[in-house]
Amino acid sequence: MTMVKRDTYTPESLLAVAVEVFNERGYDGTSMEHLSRAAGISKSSIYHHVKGKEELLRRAISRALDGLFGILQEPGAREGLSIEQLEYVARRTAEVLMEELPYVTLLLRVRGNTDTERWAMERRREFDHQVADLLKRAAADGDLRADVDARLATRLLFGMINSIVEWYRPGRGGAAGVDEVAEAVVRTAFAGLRVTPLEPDPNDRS
Amino acid sequence: MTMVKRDTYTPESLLAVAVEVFNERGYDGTSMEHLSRAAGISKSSIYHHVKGKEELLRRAISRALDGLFGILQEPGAREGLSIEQLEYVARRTAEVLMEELPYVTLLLRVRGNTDTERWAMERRREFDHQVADLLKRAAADGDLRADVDARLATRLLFGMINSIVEWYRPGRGGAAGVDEVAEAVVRTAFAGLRVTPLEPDPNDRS
DNA sequence: GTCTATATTACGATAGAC
DNA sequence: GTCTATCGTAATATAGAC
Repeated sequence: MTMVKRDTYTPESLLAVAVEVFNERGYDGTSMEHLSRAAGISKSSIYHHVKGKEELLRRAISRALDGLFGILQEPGAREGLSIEQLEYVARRTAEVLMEELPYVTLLLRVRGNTDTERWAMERRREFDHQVADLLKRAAADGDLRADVDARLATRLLFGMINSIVEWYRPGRGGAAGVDEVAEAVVRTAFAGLRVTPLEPDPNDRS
Repeated sequence: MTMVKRDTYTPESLLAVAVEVFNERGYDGTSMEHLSRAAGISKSSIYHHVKGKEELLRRAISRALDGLFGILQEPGAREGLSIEQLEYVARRTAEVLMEELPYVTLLLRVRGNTDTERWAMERRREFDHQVADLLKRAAADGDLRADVDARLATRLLFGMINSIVEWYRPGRGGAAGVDEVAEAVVRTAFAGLRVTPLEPDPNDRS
């Protein structure tokens, strides 16, 4: 059972504050002093909850990676045609990115200066490779247009999806919601990538 | 006339070294010590050429912005149909991004912690706005699909283009060159965005 | 133009009282 | 759990010799 809201920090609630600051100032640009001011407690109090700055980064990135790898375990990513699996993974990646926005944002921005950052980059590459394999299978099925390289197409697809973190902000009244953005991404990307059935494509050479 | 290659640094040649390090470690993660090691001279020698770390950032970002705003002055961005201007700007942006890769990469990653960074972000927003206006005119002409919001489409288009900096590396033997990547980007993005003549679109509601 | 040496400040992290 | 005080290190930048 969760306890009633406390006026003191847990590692989790402190993490939420820290990740916001990390994303605003950059991880390297954020000092413990910045974190303490944002959290409203002293620097040394932070060390009571976490071992240091890098632990906050590791926890945040773990959460993002769990969300992303979880997608690959879902039925929609494992059943049906490869092209359908690929579309499913693309849509779900966009959704998870928006649902876990600050955590995934941080993951996408790490540079590789510490062990934690290098671990994050490696895990992220694993995810990318698994999606690239999915795209290759869809290409082998003949369900993707043949005039754009599969490797390049993967990069452009995920470049488009990942760029959502640069502008999407939740809870904006008039702006687009998660579903609308995810739908627009899949529609925009796949109408360009997919050869059937969205386009009759009279020039099909296969 | 340019002099023969010198064994000493100019602000320009030093800039090339610094930008590489900035992109590898992040601007905030790069110390003057890192720069001095990469350049092969001492810290204090760097201060002989530039006023400080931030001047290197400002010079690099200026170069990137000059390249981008230069596109908007080219005839292809000012003549013909709006949709053609938009395609032209998209292709040229991808090209400039690859030709000036390290400088544009740095521009796309600034966070806003210093005056220079905030200036960079503002100038970048100006560029984005001018392109967004172009896209709105193309939409008003009826040359873009109506089921994706113009603002959202701009973001996805440039998200895809900007993501090139995450993986493109020049001079790789087997990999794609500037022309091939730029062509793939335009093809992928616009086959999804454009409603004519690639798709008859039987559901057109206009 | 480049160097060594150093001033000065900021940072991550700890000690120990309450 | 939070605080003040502080340690040791690494950062930006300058002084002055060669």
